[in-house]
Amino acid sequence: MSDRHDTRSRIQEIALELFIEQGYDKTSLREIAERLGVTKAALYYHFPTKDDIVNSLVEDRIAQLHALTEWASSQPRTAETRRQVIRMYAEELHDTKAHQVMQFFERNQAAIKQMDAMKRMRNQLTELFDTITDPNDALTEQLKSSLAVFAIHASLFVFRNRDATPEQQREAALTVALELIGGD
Amino acid sequence: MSDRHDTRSRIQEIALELFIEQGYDKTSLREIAERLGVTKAALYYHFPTKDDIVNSLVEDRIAQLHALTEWASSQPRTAETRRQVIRMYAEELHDTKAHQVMQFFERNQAAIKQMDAMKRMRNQLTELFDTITDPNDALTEQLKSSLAVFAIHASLFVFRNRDATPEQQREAALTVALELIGGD
DNA sequence: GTCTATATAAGGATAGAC
DNA sequence: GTCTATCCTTATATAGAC
Repeated sequence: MSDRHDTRSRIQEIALELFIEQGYDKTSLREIAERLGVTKAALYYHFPTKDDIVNSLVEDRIAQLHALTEWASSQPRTAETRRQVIRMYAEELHDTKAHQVMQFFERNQAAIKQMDAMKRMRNQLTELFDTITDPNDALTEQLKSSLAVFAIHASLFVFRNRDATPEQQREAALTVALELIGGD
Repeated sequence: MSDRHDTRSRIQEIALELFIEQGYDKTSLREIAERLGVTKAALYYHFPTKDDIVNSLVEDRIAQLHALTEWASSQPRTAETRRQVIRMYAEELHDTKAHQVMQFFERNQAAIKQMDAMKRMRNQLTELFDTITDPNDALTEQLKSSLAVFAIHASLFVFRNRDATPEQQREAALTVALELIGGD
């Protein structure tokens, strides 16, 4: 297990934060280096290019989604399996890092469209979606399955300025998501 | 009524397209000018800064959302009003330009976060949301109201690679949205 | 593993002629 | 309304010392 505060990890942390707040393109390596207290050149020891920082960020999340997809595929295609996938997906998003990575993707779609990391993330999400949707279902049912996942994400920004606690928000999101996925 | 193909309008068209495909920051004024067949300097006659292109793009859409919000506010706060707002919102998104502008916002959230256009769009969307949600409702109901709007947007990318026609997709999205807004 | 120094390119923006 | 020419700033990335 590597030290969580070695330089490489801290570059990832700082970069992710800035990419979310200011956007990928507006965040320069100089700025990342400054926050870290090193020079630009030091970054290049850890990452060959700026894009590689993104690639490294996405690795864990892709692997996590891949594992969830594999599990779903190994289960019988029942309503209960779909419900379980939603529960696990929501559970994973409690983790700050996973949550941040998804936010990064949401907010920088156009900026990273051409990058390899984006293609891989897209493919992985499509695969996961395919485990909880049935091509033979009505379009409305297919859309609802996708919205179930959106519901989990949406809870993160829909409830701004509300006095509900994060736990209540998550619970509401999960309730709605399970309702959308159907099969109760 | 101004000529739809004067230079100013064409700058807006080309810029919007490129901003969606490559991202706001990765699209240079040189590139826009080249596609248009003029020089960079010519653009500065029509728009003082790059940001102003975005501002101009957003004007129409903000006004449209503002009008919808005003209408909603003038109606009784009933379920039928909410349903009608969703229908009108969906109807507006059939228009290519409105659709493109929303796509631009979705894909460039981080890139334009600090810009005035983003703040105004956010505020306007919040105001509209407030007309179809009730703070006294359960969190789940509030979330569903928001998801109703998402459903309209989602239909644009959820149904990739399906053999449903755009009309069928729109119809399915509207059905789901109306279901989510409730009050039937 | 981090530094200084620098190469190289591209960006947004302006001045002033036509 | 569009051009040429140019300014100024910043960016990614590299070379080579320590």
